[in-house]
Amino acid sequence: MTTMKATQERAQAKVEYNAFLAACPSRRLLDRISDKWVVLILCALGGDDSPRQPGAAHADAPKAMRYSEISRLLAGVSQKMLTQTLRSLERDGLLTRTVTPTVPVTVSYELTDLGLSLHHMTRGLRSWAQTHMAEVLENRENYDARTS
Amino acid sequence: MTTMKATQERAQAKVEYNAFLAACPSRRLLDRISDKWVVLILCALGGDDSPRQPGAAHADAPKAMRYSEISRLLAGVSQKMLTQTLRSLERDGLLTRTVTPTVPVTVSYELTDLGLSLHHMTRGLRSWAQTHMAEVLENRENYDARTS
DNA sequence: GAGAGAAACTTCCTTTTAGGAAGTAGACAC
DNA sequence: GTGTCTACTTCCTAAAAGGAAGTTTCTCTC
Repeated sequence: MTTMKATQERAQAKVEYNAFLAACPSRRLLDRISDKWVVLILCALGGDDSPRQPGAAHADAPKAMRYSEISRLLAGVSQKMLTQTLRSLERDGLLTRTVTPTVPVTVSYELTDLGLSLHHMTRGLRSWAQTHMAEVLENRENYDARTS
Repeated sequence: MTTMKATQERAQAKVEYNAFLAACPSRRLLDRISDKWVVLILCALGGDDSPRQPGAAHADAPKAMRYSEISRLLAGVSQKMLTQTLRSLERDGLLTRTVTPTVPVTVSYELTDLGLSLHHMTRGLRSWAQTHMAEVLENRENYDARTS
């Protein structure tokens, strides 16, 4: 009972915010992009999985990949999540899904121009992670040592 | 029983991958970065919350913010998640947490240089979202119309 | 001096989400 | 006709997120 007013204000703010959120799709789109499987799939389809020097000029091959190829490359992903994420990316127009009726059906995925433009951003994230990883790990150790 | 071998291979691959994953912190770091609250907090502390023209030269003010300010700005976040995310960002050395023993204790958060460098990347994501939002929404509508 | 109030958290409980394992289709190879 | 392949779907359990209330320590009011 002590924080009645504060709680009420918080609830009020939430209602206002929810309305704002519903009206602000860019926030929601940002939520969708900030998903680890989305970023990893974009990296995979963008075509650089081996650690490469950032800044080096290399072709951004928007290579098409099969379902099983992606699955193998991002081996940590469950089939369910992979399918789910690929579908939502297709829905958003970031990649195309092509079914070839071969012996066992073949499905290939390829980045669209839109997907490729996003890939450029996520590739920045990726190279940031590679560049600053050591620093972050050191910070973590220091922090843990301080607080243990 | 039909997919015994395939399942075994998958399990095998998973074991190998998990070892790889444990040994490859950049993948894990990428997972951490690809978190919606991380991105939003970085945007907040970077100091541009109003929609601004991307590309316009404006100061990247790494302004310090209080807990309650951030909470208000990202009103959708629960207090628990905010505290949790801020702690982990502090642990990673992306921001500093300063406690000032005023009347009710005041805690302020500020991006470090490392955090600021990541902020530049996430700001790119943000502006991408704002730029291409309309296109994505259109794609979604088309997709839903096609598959309904 | 009893009570309210404020900031920044915790704690507890519920709901949503992700992950893992197994099942499905349909054509072919043996 | 049993096994195998790809690209899924379904089901169930485990982990994470969300919401609401409680906690602490001080100070100001009446």
